[in-house]
Amino acid sequence: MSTKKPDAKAPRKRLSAENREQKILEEAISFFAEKGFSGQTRELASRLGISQPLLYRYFPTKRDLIENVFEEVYMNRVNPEWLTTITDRERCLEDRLIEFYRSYAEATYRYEWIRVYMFSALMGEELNRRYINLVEKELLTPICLELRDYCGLTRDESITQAELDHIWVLHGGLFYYAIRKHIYHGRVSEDFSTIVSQAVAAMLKGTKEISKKL
Amino acid sequence: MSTKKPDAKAPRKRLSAENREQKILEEAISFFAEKGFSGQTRELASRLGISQPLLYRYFPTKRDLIENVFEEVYMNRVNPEWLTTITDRERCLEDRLIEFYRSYAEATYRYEWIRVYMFSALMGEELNRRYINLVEKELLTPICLELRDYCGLTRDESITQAELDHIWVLHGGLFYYAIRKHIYHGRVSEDFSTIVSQAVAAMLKGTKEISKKL
DNA sequence: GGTTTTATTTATCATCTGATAAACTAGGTA
DNA sequence: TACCTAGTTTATCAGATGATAAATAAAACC
Repeated sequence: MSTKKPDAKAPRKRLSAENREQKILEEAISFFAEKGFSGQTRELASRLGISQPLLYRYFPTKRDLIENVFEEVYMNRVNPEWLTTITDRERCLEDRLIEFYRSYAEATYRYEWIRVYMFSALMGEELNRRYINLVEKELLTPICLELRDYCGLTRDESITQAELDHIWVLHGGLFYYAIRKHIYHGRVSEDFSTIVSQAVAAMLKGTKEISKKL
Repeated sequence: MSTKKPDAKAPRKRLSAENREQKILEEAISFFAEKGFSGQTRELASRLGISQPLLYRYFPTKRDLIENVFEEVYMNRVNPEWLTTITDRERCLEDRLIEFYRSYAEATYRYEWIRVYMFSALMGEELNRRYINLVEKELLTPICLELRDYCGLTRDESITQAELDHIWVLHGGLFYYAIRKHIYHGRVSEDFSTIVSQAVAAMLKGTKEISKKL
């Protein structure tokens, strides 16, 4: 079933360097997402229907290939529109957050992304920590500021770690949906939109409620 | 720095089979938690200050050792008191959930546990899925039932996936704290207790609020 | 059509890695 | 003290694995 030759004679195809590199990278993402980065070059080559040394023509080392996978997965993942959505005070915060999380999920809650992300995090990759800092600075801190406004607070101090941690519970809770789906392979409802609406609505109303006491 | 002999002559120690096996298992948990299960037996042995073949006297194969790590980490982790706490209607639900999550976190939000858990999940280990099912059945479903009561709903139908998914957002959101701490190595506030109180309080009040509309 | 270019393969290396067998020795026992 | 048991090490194997060099052949060029 998975033999390289559907026919006795494999009509060996040649691709341009550019196309081949592209194909290798694509398959590498899918392969490493499934197997982790200790997956072997021979198996990757076999999936591509090419010989193992050919990989080394396009990527000098395995680590090199892996770093290209990281780049492909991590880069261009922070959509500048998200900040616009979050901070648009013409709309109510609930709608903004719902729209943001639906869009964020569409961009990142994918099998390849989630798994490469988690594998790289477990490896202690620097890129992962940079991404976390980016999320905290560019997305969660703005959300915290909007949340203060929503709760009627008018502090001038900068956002505290405690405030960030509170919004991380929502952020992580939604992200956990993707973990359950793509890493645990557990039962999840297909209707993620509704999960977002309810989680966001509950968080906002609940947070406003408890902020009265402070 | 990492030479096996602090002195020229290593005063080779002998332990009873029982003690040695125990030591190996302990170090294996710590080692695999850090490196993942593709970590090599030679390095593990080196950390233990023993020769690599000695591992095989106590654990016939590497897979065998790994399965013992799983067992040690996954087993006896579901405290029957948790269900008691959750379902004790003498107390208000907020207090119950706060107590439960503090206790749950103490038992599972540990470096070794979190990382072994995530590595095994990424490997697609059966044990992981069984654990998830256990959590859903023994903890989250009861919480959902209490939540219905809290919101003044008196349905008789069994808990829906949507209800589970809603409580998974809280559960996962809190778990994500441990992921941020032990996998991302990100900044987290040390005061997890407060995070729990606020997240639980906000979830309850918010959920009650939105349940009115349904 | 013949020549050049370059994508691709075959053959192979050096090292790593899980695992085995035999030799060794610390500590208990007669 | 001599012996025996069993915990431990040394030596080693076989297959896996990242990587390299030379050979091959499909496409491009003149």
